[in-house]
Amino acid sequence: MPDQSVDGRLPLYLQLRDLLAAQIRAQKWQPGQAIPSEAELSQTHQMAVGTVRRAIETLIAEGLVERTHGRGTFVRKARFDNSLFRFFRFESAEGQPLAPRSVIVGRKTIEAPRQVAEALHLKPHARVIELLRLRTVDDQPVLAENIYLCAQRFKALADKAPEDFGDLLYPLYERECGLIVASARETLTVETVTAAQARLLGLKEKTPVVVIERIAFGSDGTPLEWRQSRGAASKFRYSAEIR
Amino acid sequence: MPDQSVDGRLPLYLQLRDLLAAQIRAQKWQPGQAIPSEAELSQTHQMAVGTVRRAIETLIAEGLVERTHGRGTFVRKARFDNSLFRFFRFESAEGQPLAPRSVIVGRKTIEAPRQVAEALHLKPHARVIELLRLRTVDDQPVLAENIYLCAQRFKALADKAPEDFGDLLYPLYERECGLIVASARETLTVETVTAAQARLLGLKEKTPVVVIERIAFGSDGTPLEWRQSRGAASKFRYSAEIR
DNA sequence: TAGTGGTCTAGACCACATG
DNA sequence: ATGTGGTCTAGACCACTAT
Repeated sequence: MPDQSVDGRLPLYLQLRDLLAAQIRAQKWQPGQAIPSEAELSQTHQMAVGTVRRAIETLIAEGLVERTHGRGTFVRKARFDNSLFRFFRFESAEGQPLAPRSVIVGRKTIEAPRQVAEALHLKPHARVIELLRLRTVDDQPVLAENIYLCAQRFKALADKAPEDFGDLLYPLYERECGLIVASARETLTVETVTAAQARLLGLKEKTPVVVIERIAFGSDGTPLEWRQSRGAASKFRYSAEIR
Repeated sequence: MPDQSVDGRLPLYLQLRDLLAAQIRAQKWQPGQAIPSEAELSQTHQMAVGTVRRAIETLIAEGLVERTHGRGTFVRKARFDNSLFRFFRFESAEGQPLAPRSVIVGRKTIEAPRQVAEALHLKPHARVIELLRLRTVDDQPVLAENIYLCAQRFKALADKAPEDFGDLLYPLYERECGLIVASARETLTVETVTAAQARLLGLKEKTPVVVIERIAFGSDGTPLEWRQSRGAASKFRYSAEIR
């Protein structure tokens, strides 16, 4: 009986890619665990190892697995919470990167604003948890964040004490709600800071801030979290290669 | 006699990649022209077609060539002048992208500022051409640019009438100076506009602007041009995927 | 030493683009 | 019809990691 979720008209290596991707999303192997070896997969799926290799190379390009030469092929852990900081430069005088800390400064359950409902694919009046969070480096406030989560899916967070959330939210989502953030899309813009945010960040009024708007997606592609992060534009730096 | 510029200790496919990359940089084939077919390369270099494929796939990943199924493998044309506008959103009310126009508003030959000399790998007191350029969309000024070029290499531009430069500089560099821009590195920051720039761009003083600092490299990797472009931060928008 | 991925070969056959 | 790249096979041998 042919496997569901796999299109038989596709090339073999893509069929295997889709199958493995589905199994990874279904948590058949935990992040960090090894998937079967090339030889094993070529046997169980009745295809040449070269074809298996190609499927796995595709998965690597998509960031789902990692390979190490004599060791094996492993499901990649999604751990990119700090990647936000690639847009800002926060380092000690010696150029050492500094570890950011987080404090939750507000939490309430509200009706989803239109923009949030759209981004999270929620019904117009669905309820969401709003978190206000301040991120600090070296005890200096550097980023103010507004975070929105579907109240239904994240109801474990409505009760838990915010002091126990820790510095990183994505591990918390996984621990408390069983939701794993696998990818995200960010959009950067610039605006001038509001009075409330200026107070939080210790900035003068009308200072320009960079706004990073992020939608975080689960491993099945559903939007889980919407957040806006604001930081002083003077601290902002981003580099890109083009060709 | 073994080929220079290729390391015999590397895997075969990487040796071929290096060889082809060197030949492309040396303009053995013009941009847009086809390189030899897989079969031909496998014959002339005495290796299996699978190995040739792998070399070419690497070149594709690096952006040096493009392939189309039944047609062949072609040297990629570097035509990314407009890519600067990927950081800004300039479109008509209907969402149509608008074609930018350029005006050279200043040109002089000066001693290279320290930062420019460093970026272009010039001696501390080398002379450079400084161009001031205004880019407009729909007759509205949107970007003010300071452009620096090594006076020696670009001396054809010191005399030519700036009205004849046209809207795009990189084709001009190629036509007048035989220099081809193949890649670039950009760094984005935010600052408040100076009085002179505010006048040029039609902005109020102290408006926040996004600064795009670009070093453009030739096909052999030498830095050719250094430029700073400034545009109103309110028009700035940039998106990125992360995982 | 056993098991893994990394390189390489020498084919076959298919799908696409062009004259 | 010809020539191109795209898929797939079934091996061989090498290099790295672990025990």
